Amino acid sequence: MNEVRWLDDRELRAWRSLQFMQMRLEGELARQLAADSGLSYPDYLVLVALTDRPDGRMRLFELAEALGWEKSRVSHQVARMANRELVAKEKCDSDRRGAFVVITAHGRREIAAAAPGHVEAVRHMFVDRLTPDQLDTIGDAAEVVLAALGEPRIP
Amino acid sequence: MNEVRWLDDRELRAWRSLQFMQMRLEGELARQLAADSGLSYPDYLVLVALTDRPDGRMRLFELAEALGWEKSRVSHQVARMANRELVAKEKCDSDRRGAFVVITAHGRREIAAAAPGHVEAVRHMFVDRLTPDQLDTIGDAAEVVLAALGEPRIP
DNA sequence: CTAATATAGTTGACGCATCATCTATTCCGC
DNA sequence: GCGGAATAGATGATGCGTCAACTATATTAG
Repeated sequence: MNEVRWLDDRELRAWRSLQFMQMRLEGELARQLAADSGLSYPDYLVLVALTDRPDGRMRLFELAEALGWEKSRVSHQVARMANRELVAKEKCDSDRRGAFVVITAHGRREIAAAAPGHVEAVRHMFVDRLTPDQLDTIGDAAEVVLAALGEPRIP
Repeated sequence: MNEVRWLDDRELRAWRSLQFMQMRLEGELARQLAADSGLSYPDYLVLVALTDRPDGRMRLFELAEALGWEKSRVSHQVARMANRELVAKEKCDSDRRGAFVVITAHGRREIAAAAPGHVEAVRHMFVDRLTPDQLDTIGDAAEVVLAALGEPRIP
């Protein structure tokens, strides 16, 4: 049984400040969305994914993959959104286990109204605060970490 | 009313990959903690904050400040943890509105058992994947963003 | 073809996080 | 001192997210 390699100052600062930043950003974005529209942040992400498709329609498992969510989370979220008529569910003929989610006209109006304010907030709080080099380093680092997460443990 | 300045590729990649990474990391860390101990990630953070104090005791509002949580979140979390005897609540004599949270012996055993595995996971998934330069850039960027969040809107 | 297995999605329970609201106490200006 | 404002914390409702268990359909091995 080995010694624990605790984090040094540099490591701790990077880790803690990143965690803290992320918590604050998500909180502010959620608050801004709730104030300026009737959408939660998860609602927003689902509608963005759907509007990326020409027909505004996706299978639930595609949505799960696109957002990196668990299937059960998608199911619950879509059910809540369907109750509010932001999306509709449709049966799938080619695979009778499956279902489609389709954005409704109401959903399109909501996302169109919410998007500018959201992007502005992301700019104001995050993107415009950093240099292009910082943005690239962050993109690189995140992709490295994500690639490593795909690997099995014990490399 | 101005045009919306949408995000370009660099900005979108940094923002999306960071969001995605954070979601995956938090999920994995929570899963690892739940598997290797009886603690949730919020439990863990509270116990870490308490063990930073020599007497393992904090006012609720201090905990809120240290963790960047809302007071109501702290109140709910501490109540759940007190039910499980990870912490205890004590009245405060000098300010009769207030209360202390104190880590219990059981809480100390749990955090001592959970910490090595958690740190190991943070290393394996995040810290050890990045160069010192990347860690510094991330630390700098996060601090810039956090400082900006403190400012009032409309700069 | 059939049996085992894998995949798509649902459901209920539970912990987590926020909001709005509430009580109790302390602080501060006058 | 006193009255209003700020602060500490609790509480209930609601949406969010995970897990475990479940149904139903599709795929694949033999």
